[in-house]
Amino acid sequence: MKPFSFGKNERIKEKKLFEKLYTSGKISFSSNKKIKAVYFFVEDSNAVFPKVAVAVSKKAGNAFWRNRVKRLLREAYRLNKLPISSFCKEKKKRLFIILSPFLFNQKEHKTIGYIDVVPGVQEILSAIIRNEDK
RNA sequence: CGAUCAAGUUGGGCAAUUGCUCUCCGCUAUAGGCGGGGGGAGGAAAGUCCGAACUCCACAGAGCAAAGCGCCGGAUAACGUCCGGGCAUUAAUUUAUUAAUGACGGAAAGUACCACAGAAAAGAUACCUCCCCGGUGUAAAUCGGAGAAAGGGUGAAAUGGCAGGGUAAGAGCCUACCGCUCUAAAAGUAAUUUUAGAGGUUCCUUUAAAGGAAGUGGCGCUUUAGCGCCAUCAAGGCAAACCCCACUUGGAGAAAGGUCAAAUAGGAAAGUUCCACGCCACGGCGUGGCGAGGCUGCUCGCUUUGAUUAGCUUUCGGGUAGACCGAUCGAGGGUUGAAGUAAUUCAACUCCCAGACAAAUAAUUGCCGUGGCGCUUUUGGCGUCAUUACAAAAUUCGGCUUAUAGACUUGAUCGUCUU
RNA sequence: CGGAACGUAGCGCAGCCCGGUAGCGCACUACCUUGGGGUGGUAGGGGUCGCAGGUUCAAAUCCUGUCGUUCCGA
Repeated sequence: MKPFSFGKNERIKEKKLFEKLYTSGKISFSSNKKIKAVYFFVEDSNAVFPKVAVAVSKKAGNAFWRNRVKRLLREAYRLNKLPISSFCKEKKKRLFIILSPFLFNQKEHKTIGYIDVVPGVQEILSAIIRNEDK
């Protein structure tokens, strides 16, 4: 596995998994309330890498803006996933995450860049590790 | 030269690293794996407003309903689109041209509506007024009768306009010009245009957009004179009110539709009910072996039992999850030539150019280009800042509509400077 | 991807079909009633009818375009 890849088997694609996450997952926010994450852990010694999805509400903006947010969130995860994947490897757990923007829409942030997103994602990923480690 | 507005064109390029997606080749050997080559958003991909392709369902034929469309001709697979022509409106000036815009058939087929004001809002009218006759009165005026609708007034709109004649006052009552209708000829495929000709009378009846008589004009018959037929100027607006006429349209949509098909439940069919042999009235019965249970510490032995509105096995059909197809080579793009005023069409050569499905085009950086500002300042060079708008395929095409930074082109308006 | 409805006063709605006056309830303001408040009564203010264009003498109403909101279909 390459260190910065983000292929199809690292994403959540099954509808049932989404339902399970939204009904029984834990929720955490970044400190500026811009980004929300829904996640839970499963004991599994075979598949060690986490699975991630990105979801944007239809009310946040138009199609162009939503696509842009999804790409930036994916990029942020891709470049910052090393600590969390190694954590999963140690604990022999499988992690599922859904990343979403929260209190973050097109009207207030018409043009957004990579820098607007990265700190929130880093913060959330480290928070997930901290909470599970306790 | 600058600013603003409107319309149109364009919607930066090359490279590196890390990633994503499709595809081809190779390796591993079947998994969303590894390596290499190649492709990878737009002018609107948007809104989903029209028209088609494609798919399934329905369908003898005709009509009605409903919806849409509407000057004429052409283009097209088709269109509410495009091109050309006509007409109308508006603007500008050159006053007959240019530009822009136009849901641009029918209001003498019928029904409805037209607030307020006004006599009257559409077959019937008369407030002020004009005029004549008669009565009263010195007169002003007023009453009764008859005529008129020119002028005033109301209104968005008042029953063709305008000028002259005419008259008691008026009136297409008469005349000229304009308008309108009809007929004929010419130009044009047609819409339409041009030219020529004709058409404005009086009276009567009557719940009345009618009818009759006379007159005038034309045509035909015929015998000078008559007979017959046709015409003899109003029709307010509104059809983006109902409607009439002409034309078009079967319905649903890729969540269309097709192929393969797990598990569970249910449906249909066949086989089987521990095995072998024998008997049989075909339901079973007997003997031996086999499995399971019981008696027992174990073996032998004895004994019970081997399920029938059911179970098991196999097959079939429908079909869910899921997978695959539909799916990207097409009314396709580019270049050149030909036809046509043009939309567009034809021919030759050439190219292959996204195909996902919780949904791929991203992040970071460099150079060039472009634009602004400053310095230097003839071409130019240097520094610095920005590289930004709108907005991302989802079956595919043809249009329409709307959104758009900067640059470029054209036009209009305003301002400044020079001549 | 396909389909439907709604935008009118601070809030909730009527008026639109069939065009001429924008109205109702709550809220708001003033006054009366009360010793004061509430209740009750009287009077009043407040609306570019989402936006733009068109038809018409006249548009919230008819037509076209556009913006926004909400809902439905696996």
